[in-house]
Amino acid sequence: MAIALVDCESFYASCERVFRPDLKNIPIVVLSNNDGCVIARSTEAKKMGIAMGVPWFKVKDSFLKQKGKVFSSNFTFYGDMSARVMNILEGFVPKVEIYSIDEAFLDLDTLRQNYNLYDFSCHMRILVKQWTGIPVRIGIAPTKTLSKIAINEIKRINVPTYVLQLSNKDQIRYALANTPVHKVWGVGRKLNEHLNKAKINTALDLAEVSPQNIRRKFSVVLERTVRELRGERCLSIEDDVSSKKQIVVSRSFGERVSNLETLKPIVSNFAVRASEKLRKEKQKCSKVSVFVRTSPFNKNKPQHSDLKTISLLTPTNDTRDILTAAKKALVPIFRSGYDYAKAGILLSKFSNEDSKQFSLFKDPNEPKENTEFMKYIDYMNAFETQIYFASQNTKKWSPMKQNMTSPKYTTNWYELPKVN
DNA sequence: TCTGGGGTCCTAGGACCC
DNA sequence: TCTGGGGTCCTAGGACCC
Repeated sequence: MAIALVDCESFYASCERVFRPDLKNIPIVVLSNNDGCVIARSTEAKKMGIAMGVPWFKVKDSFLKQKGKVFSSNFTFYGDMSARVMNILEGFVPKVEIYSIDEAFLDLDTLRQNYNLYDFSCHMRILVKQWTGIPVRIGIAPTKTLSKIAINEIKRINVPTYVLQLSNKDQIRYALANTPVHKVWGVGRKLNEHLNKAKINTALDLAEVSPQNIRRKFSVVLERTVRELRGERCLSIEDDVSSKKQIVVSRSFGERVSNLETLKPIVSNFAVRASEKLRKEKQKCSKVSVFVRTSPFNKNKPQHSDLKTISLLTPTNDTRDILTAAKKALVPIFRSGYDYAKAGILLSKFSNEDSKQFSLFKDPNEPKENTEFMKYIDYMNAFETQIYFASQNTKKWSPMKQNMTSPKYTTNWYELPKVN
């Protein structure tokens, strides 16, 4: 019984390095939208003490002074590199759960019995590196939660170890004893506080509490974690790509927005983008929510945040319906006199695109949905946006700052790497 | 001056039913 | 004066994840 967790090392930073061999051994950080926070650091940058999620302006000067290299995020590129890595893994193991852009769980039970899992994983690691340039670590253990522990151990041991297998009780016990409880998968800030109060400080402490007690004092979620730490499999590998349950498009603004007329086209852009995603998922939604908020960091300015949800009479994925609903939700939550820093749209309550639910009370003035029409628009906009809705802001997608993006090396003809 | 974006799951409590 | 009990469904919000 074994699960492997494949984890790409400093994924975004490693991607940036693939086509820039000159950046070998150079500290790299990748920033969030608006170049706001540090969201990825190379090993060298971590050693410099750059924390995950730290605001860029706080570390900028010292990082650049030490010859660090900085990038704005280039998700098109990272997404493509991720797909390449996952593809290779799927070639090795029949059952793979792509858990995030840089992590995948592999069900090693689907392999032949006589495989040596450690050697097999080393082999996989070498080929992923050779074929994509991305370094990965692999943790092998009886459950998902323990495979996460294995990855943490690889990071903690801090000698060039890339594959770690936790198979017998002693190895597992040793690893658990070395893991602080807040590093356990599923234990966040709040739970950590409560657990510490109960004198549970390491993963081993947590594993030794009876699951029934944990369920009574905390929750079923944490009970599952405890069982998983004890080697009992509670979380299975989900390799069927189940459809999404909600779609969110939201952004912080590069400059604060304080009037409704500026905000409307921005929210319209979010709505258009969210509708595209929804059609790509082959789903329809019957709830459209819009939210706005000021900056929570700006303590001396008045704060406001609100969300409004519009329920639709019939499910839709027509951009025009969603635009109408978005406007209906935005107007009542907007208040003048506030400097808004972020807004977004959230689509939910999905149903299958093919099923039709008619409403007895459908407003005859509601725009008629027209799937063919939307298909043409999607087709024409596939390569580059050419058709806009009147309420959109066509100049800029959203008022966002981003100045240090690398080329889309692998997905755009005009940005392919050049060899001189 | 400057602080990300996109998800999932669970639970408590309200509305409603008989 | 005294005003039930048991159930379902939905939603908002919290906690967590990368």
